[in-house]
Amino acid sequence: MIQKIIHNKLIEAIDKAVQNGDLPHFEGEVIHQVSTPRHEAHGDYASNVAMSMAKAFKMPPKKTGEILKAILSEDPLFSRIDVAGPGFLNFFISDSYWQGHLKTLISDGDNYGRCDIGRGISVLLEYVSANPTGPLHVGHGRGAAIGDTIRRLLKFAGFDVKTEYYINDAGNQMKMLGKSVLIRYLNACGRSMTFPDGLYRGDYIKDIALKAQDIYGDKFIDSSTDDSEVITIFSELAVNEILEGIKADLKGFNCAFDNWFSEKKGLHDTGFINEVIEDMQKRGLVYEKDGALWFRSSEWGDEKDRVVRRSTGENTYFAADIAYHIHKIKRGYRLLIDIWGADHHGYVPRLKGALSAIGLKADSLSVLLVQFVNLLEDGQLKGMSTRAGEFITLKELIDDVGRDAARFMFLTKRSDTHLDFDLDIVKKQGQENPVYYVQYAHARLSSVFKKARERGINIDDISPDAIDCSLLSKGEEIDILKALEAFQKTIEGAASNLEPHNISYYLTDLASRLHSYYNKYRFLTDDKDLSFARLFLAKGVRQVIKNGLSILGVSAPDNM
RNA sequence: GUGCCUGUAGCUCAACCGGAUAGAGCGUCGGACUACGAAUCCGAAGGCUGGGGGUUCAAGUCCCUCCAGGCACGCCA
Repeated sequence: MIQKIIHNKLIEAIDKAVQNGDLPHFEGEVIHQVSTPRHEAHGDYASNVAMSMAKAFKMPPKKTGEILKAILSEDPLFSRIDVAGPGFLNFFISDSYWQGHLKTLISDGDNYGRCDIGRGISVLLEYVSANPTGPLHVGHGRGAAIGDTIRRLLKFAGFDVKTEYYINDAGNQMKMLGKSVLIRYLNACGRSMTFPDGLYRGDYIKDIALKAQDIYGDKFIDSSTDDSEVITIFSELAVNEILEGIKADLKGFNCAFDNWFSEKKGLHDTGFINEVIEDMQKRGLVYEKDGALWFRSSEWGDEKDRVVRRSTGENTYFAADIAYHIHKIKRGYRLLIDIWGADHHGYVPRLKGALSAIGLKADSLSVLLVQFVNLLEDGQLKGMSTRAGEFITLKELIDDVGRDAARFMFLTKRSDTHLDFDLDIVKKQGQENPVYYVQYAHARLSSVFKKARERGINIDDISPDAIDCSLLSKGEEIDILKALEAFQKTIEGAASNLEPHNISYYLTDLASRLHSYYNKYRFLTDDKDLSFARLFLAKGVRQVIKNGLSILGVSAPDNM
């Protein structure tokens, strides 16, 4: 990557200057950044080394800059170096570097942009994990798109990633779910029942009730709505039905999961939660008060202490959550990433506190909070309450706007900002959605290659050695080559900061350069060598768009 | 009341962990198809980065303080 090359050359130049006596000996590391300036006049890259090291060198930044410039100017990598502004070193890279990089890109192909910042570290990425009490809605879709993209991104960046869905199939909500279905079932059997507040009243409950009727006939027609055994039967049926739907929806949204972890089977039935609580007792991390067991979370960064076992003897959800994360670590994962709805943000300090208390490193868990989606229709805010049954499901959304458009839409915003998803705009102006803009660039290039083949040129049959990339010397061509090189940095940045939206922005920018170029120049010209070179450039662009879209889980069509 | 997130062009959002003159898309206005796909391109207008203070060579970015919106504050899950 070019930034690293510049960095290394700068370090060498400083060493050389110190040896020459032009710069004084100094203690410590060279601290600086190689950044890309906003303005072209400031070069391709800039370093602030002369300013950040001004104290160490005991020298005005401009003077340091001139010394380093004199040394580095001999290097053919740079076509020009300026000392500018308060002391920036502005580097202008020779065209030949960019032109040469295109061949690297093409030979890397689908692997172009891969890096190894993950160094094979095992990561467990948990995402969606919506309660199995109803179908996934639009809000879950955002978490799903972000989570799955992070999965692809981290794999691309060298992490060993597994994904998991945590099924909250224990606790009070299961009773409520079972009861909701039971009442609808009794209704369907002809008994007139009132439907109490607080239960799940969506239409999908009625569908499950009909299914129950298919299976059991009127076997439970005389059941009381307080019969816990019957409620359990109905809740298990409901969870299975709902979970099947969730799995199908996620698959249809291109989201892959390696494991579906049942809270009930994995933590409760095995007694693992109790083991964890006992362990915490042994370590003196919990105490008894008012008949309940409290974790000393206030000593670990939380506002106050929290109950892990109620006076009734039941474990809290918090206890299950602690146990679950310990379970993940025990399975051998070094890094845990959770993607949560932002409404759970209050849980982050207490869960991290619990893990620290047990002796895990604080940074072994990172929680990515995804803010709510405001769904707008006819300019009106639509509610998304599962309980009230008023929501647009993820499936409906995908059927409406398409998988690619929905995913891309979710991935154009930073996850911690509120997102307005205006159905009217996405539906009506579907063709102006940025995803089409990027996909169109891909399809257009595929079309160019098809045209070229009709004229007897198959770019894949031509050896890269036969292509003279120095013919790509127009300003727009160099700019595109630079953008292609920057893909690597984009991937690294997006992966290390867990910010997949940067890839969407990058792709939109690259597509924009391509479209602009396309309208101004021709790939197929009368000059054979020039045509080859430009087709090679086109091939590079198409490859990067394809690689980028593939990380977003969006298709790269050859025609549309 | 306490804590967390957010506040950037008319709207939706960027800005590479502090860099130089804050950028895109949509929308508005005006242009470009007898040549590789007009789902495209070119141009114009649009800003005291919510207000005020501070930190330093340098602040949309860090600190303090107000203002506004969202969310969370249970022996619920």
